[in-house]
Parts: sequence; structure tokens; C-alpha cells
Amino acid sequence: MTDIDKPTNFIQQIINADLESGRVTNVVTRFPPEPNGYLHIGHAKSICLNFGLANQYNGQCNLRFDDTNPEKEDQAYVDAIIKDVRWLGYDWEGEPCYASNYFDQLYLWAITLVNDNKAYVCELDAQAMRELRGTLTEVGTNSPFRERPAEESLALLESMRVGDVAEGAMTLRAKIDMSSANINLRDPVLYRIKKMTHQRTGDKWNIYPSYDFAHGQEDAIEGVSHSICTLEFAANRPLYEWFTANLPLPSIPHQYEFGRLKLNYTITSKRKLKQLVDDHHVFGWDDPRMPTISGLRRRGVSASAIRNFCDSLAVAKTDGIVDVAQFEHFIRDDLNSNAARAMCVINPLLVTLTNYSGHENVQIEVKNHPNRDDMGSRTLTFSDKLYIDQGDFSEDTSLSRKKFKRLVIGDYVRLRGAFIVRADDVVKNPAGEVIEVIASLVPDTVGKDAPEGIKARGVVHWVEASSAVDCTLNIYDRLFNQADPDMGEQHFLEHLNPDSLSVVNGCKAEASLAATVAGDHYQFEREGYFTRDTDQTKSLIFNCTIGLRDNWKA
RNA sequence: UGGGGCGUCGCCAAGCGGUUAAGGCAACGGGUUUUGAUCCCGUCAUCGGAGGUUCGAUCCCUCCCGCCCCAGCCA
Repeated sequence: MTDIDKPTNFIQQIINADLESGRVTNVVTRFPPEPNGYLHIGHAKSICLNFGLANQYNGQCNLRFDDTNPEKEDQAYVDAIIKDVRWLGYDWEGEPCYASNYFDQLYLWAITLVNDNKAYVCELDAQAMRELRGTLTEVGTNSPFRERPAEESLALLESMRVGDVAEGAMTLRAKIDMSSANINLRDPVLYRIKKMTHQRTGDKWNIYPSYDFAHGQEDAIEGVSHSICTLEFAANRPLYEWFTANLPLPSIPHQYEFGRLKLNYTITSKRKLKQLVDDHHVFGWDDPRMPTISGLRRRGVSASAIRNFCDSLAVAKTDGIVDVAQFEHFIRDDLNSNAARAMCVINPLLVTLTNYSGHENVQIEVKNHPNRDDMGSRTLTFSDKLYIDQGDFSEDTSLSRKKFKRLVIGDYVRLRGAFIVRADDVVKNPAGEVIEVIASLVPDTVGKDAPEGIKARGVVHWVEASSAVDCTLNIYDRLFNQADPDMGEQHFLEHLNPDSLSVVNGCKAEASLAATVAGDHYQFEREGYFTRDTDQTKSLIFNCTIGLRDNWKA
């Protein structure tokens, strides 16, 4: 890729200025997922941005788990996230970072704020706190506990910590400004009581820091120079900066926001994706129809396709919706140049060659890629019994050559990489359906142009009958049939496409395909890109990553 | 409604006071082709609206319109 002429985005401009002014000498970024779900295509943009910036500026990017809420988090998510980030092609120094590693330090800083008369323990319950917070247009009211002595807050905070206070009974709040136009500054909660076992700290804590109190301080501890998050956190930035101004932090990080990736016909909300999994609308987080990294991987989308797509995206403050066609373009673009070609007949129709004798045991060598000799070639068995696709034969001989570039009685077609054949007759079943085509081959046409007077209508893929292996193909359609399924909190499930998965059995693949493994990418010629499913215990199953572009209008 | 953010081709998006208003996706024409694929060529915008500043504005100012985010002890 040549991104030489790619314009610098606003974050790169900020970094360039920071480097020039000397505010920053080492660029440090971080990708900070909460381990409460699987990573999806939206996260990929953030991953590519943060790790990409670190690479570009010879800096560092930390993978950091923002595990401040044991109620929703799980070690299994941590493991899946690590696997996905690595698979995308990124790595980090040492162990991943965890917010929970800083819980001791965070608690000390909370005490600092109390001592400085900048935080207090509040005994308002959630309902009361909401009422006193005011609204968008009305200022809030000070908590009756706001002015209590530091010593008292300190003692209360300690009993919260050791578990002597019931959940919901008290919180630690910052003392900022209940009349601020920015609601985030109306004495936000710093610590809440959750008597829960944390996946990493066990039962050590009965209180957990809020996102706002944790995030910026985590950045400061790690020396993050540019803390990049999505637009919805812009209103939290003043609070982020209030902490950097009021706490003795080891470094002063800065937060910048960019527009998150949204794709039409797709959902990028961890909560909703989890619901699809929990309610069994899909088979799991890695269902090939899911926009999760693991789903895309199982579907056959390559990591480089995802990276290329993300790199093509603008880093700006507009929140637009990208057309999935743009993603699909990068999926095809990568697969087209890197996937080996193979042949698989989806709806087999037997073709018997009547003039085959004399050509027995013909082994035909075909290239694995039309314009990449480095991918080598393979040998295909040929015989008088072949399968072509039902759709590649028509009884309608009136179809023009331009309109139907496939097999028709009395006319010729090229078998990809092999002979030119002519259809002579058909065999039908009692129902009147064509079950076999009787044909004859044109001798000496392998690897050669058609002889004078013969012109093939087109090229058709095939598979030799006796050596072919049976397989099942999973063909996917979009999971949602509405461009914006995410609209409306309750009804996105109503836009699920009931035909998002079709399982096609009885397909015939060339013999070499029996030995493939998940992760190998193939283009089944004239059909699309496929990869072996990760479930290799059963029969041979391939997932259709994406079809070939199909421009002709019938 | 208070605060914050954003509005350039169907979609994403460069542009940073003087440009023929980049590029990608999509679409539409045409060429090549033993994949109706790939590849190649071509077509496709006056910048949300109205004023103003300026010799000159997509870029600056004002007002208006529209969209997004914030009233979790979620992140």
C-alpha cells in the first residue's frame, strides 16, 4: 500500500504539532476495550488507528482492559479480545495492561481528593441523586452531604471499601459544580459500591472506580500521550481534564475524539450483538454473519482486508454511515489477489462425453491464480463424467450468445482450463427435468484456442465426477434487511433477515479441496470466495466469504 | 430547551482565503479476458440556507435550518 499521498488526519496534525513544540517526545496510545463482549468491525477502526499511529511515530500502543465493572465483565472476553487483536496483526510490549492493576493507586488518589476537599462521600441514593442533578436546562442542587468534613468522608470511604456499607447506599463524588452547563461536571460519581468478585482482583474490593475517575488516570500512569476515543466522550473531556489538573499524576495525557465507524445493514453495539448471541439468533459471537472480528475471521475475511478497509476510513469528527459495499470492496480486493483458485460445482449436473475414448487419464495442469505465477499450479483429473452447474446449461437454444454465455444444445462452451465441449442431447427424469447432458469434446483444445469455425459461448467451471468430493456450502446474506437496523432501541430484531444463511448440501468440489483448513482462502471460480469452516469435525463445509462481483444484467 | 460536536457528489471524504472543488466506494458507458471476475479507459458536485467581510470565500463573521452526543452508582 502506498499511503504516501494519503492526507494527514486531524489527530496526526495534532501529534505533529505536539512533536514540533516538544510537548511530546514519545507517542504513546492505547486501545482500551472493556472485556464485556467481543470485538467488532467498529473496534477494528480504533485498533488500526491507535496501533497504526504508534507504528507510524515509532511509539507504543498499549492494549488495556478497562475492567472497572465486574458486573459485566468476564475473563473469556479478555481472552477473545487478545486473540482478535493479535490476529489483526498487532502486538504490544509485555503483558496487556489492566485498569484493575491500578486500583490501589486510584484509591490513594481518591483519598487525595477528599483531603483536598475536592471529593466527598454522598449518601444520596440513585433516585435522589438524579433528582438533585437537575436537567439539561435547570441547574442541579448541592447534595446535603457535600460539605461534610474530610475526616468523615475518609472514614466512610474506608468502610465502603472494606464492605461495611450496602450497595447503593453511598458513593464517593467529586466536588465540582452542580450548576455546570456540562452535566458531567455536576459532582460525578468516582466510586460506587459493588460487592462482586472481580475476574482479576477477586474479592479484594467492594468498591470500584467509575469510568471517568479511572480512564484518564490509567492514561497518566501509562504515559499515554494521546488518548483517542470516540465522539460520545467529548462531553467527558472537561472532567478528564479536571482530574489531570487536580491530581498529582505522573504525566498529563490529553483526550481527542473521532467519529466511530458505522456500517449500514450492520449493528455495531456490543450490547445488541450480545443479545443476538444470548437469544440464539446466531450461533455465537463467531457466527460468520456477525460483524465481530471472530465472525469475520470465520467467514473468511482476511486481517489485511480489515486493515486496508480501516486505513481507507477517514479519521474525522463527522459521524457518518459507511456503505458496507466499501468494506466488501476491500474484502474482494484482498481475496482477489491472494486467494488460490479452485473449482466447486454448487448444483451438480452430470455431463457425459461420448467421444472421450482416446483421452483417458488426461491430467490437466491449471494455474492456481490467473495472474500470479508464484502461486503455482495443480493437476486436475479429467474423464468422460463431469459435473457442471445446473445454471450453466439451458434447454432454450434461442438464447443469444451475448445473453447466455453458457452451454446450450448444439453449441460450444469452454470447460475452464480444459477442453471445449459441445452439448448434443439431454436425458430427463420422469418429471421432465434435465438430469444429464450428453456432450462431445473438441480434441486438442486444452490450453489452445478453438479451431477454425468453432467459437465457445463462454467459460464454465467443472469438476470430474469420480474424484470429486462432496461438500456443504454455507451461503450468507446480510444479517439485517434494513439499512439502519440500529434505529429504534427495541426493534432491531425485527429487521433480522430470515434468509441470512442458506445451507447448500450435495456440492461437488475438486479433490484437492478435501485437504484444506480453516484460514485458507479460495476463490471457487465463477462463484465466490470461500474458506473452510472452523468446525472440521463433520463433513467438508465451506463458508462463502463473499460472492464475485456480478455486473451483467440478465 | 442548557452545554458540546457536525453539515462538501447516492456513500465515505480531501480542501486550512486565489484549486480545472483530490481520491475511494457505488453507478453508468466502452475495451481486454480460457472466471459474465480481475485489469484498463471514460462519465459523474460549486460546497445545508440567507446575509456580510474581502479585489477574491467551500475555507473568516452573523443569523437561520438540519443531524449527533450529554440528565447510569455503564463505558
